[in-house]
Amino acid sequence: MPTQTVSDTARAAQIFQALSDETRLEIIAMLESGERCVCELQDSLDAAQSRLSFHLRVLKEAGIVTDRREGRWSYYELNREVFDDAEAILKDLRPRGRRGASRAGECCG
Amino acid sequence: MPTQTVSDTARAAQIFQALSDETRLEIIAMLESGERCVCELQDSLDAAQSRLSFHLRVLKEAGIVTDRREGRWSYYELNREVFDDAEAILKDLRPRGRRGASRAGECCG
DNA sequence: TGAAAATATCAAGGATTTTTGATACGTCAA
DNA sequence: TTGACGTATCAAAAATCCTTGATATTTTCA
Repeated sequence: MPTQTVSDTARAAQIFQALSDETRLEIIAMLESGERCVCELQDSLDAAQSRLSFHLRVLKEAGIVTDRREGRWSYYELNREVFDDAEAILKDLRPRGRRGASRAGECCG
Repeated sequence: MPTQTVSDTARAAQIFQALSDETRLEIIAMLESGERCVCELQDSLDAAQSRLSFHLRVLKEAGIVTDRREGRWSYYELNREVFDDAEAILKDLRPRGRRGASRAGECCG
């Protein structure tokens, strides 16, 4: 079995936290159609360079993007796997069974 | 057309932000099988009462749970719709087209 | 009526995240 | 080589989020 460094819950929280910022969601939107270099992102988003760099790092640390350096340019790309993970996590959080399955009366009696 | 109070991006960020905390994810896990009263949540999670109350409020404000009062008890329940929304948002963020569609060379020329 | 229970709210403090401006680093081209 | 460029990193300030303990509110029960 794989060593479980962080709990599934912690991993889920990390992914959602990375997705919880508007600037980062905009970055993701720009990467949807493929790899982009930082300078392009900078042009479209009007974000200070270090700010953009910060958000790209958050995304990278959460595994949402990968990066690649080519000469003096850096290219960022979405990591498909993490989207599968996120979808699975969401499915897991989803309410099960019939709507409004009441537990009233089973507690605090 | 509906008045768009907040952008879709802002709404997405709000949902993900609500999901970005381990305590809240645990609360959601406990609600998966149906409605629960606050006292039950409090027993299972070992969270101070006001802490639990705070997190329930965040979840409620993000539309992830609904609440219902009955006598002196409050019951919280997951809101299915928001999970559909979240799934749709994720689908939207997902990378499109073929893997590694490179844009290298199209910028920074 | 009065006390106790269940929950919400509030204010203060601590912790974490985000922004900003400065600086450092590798790469390229003159 | 030297200088400009693209990007990352750092430190400090600002903003936001979370926790804690105190208090308020509503409801129930003796």
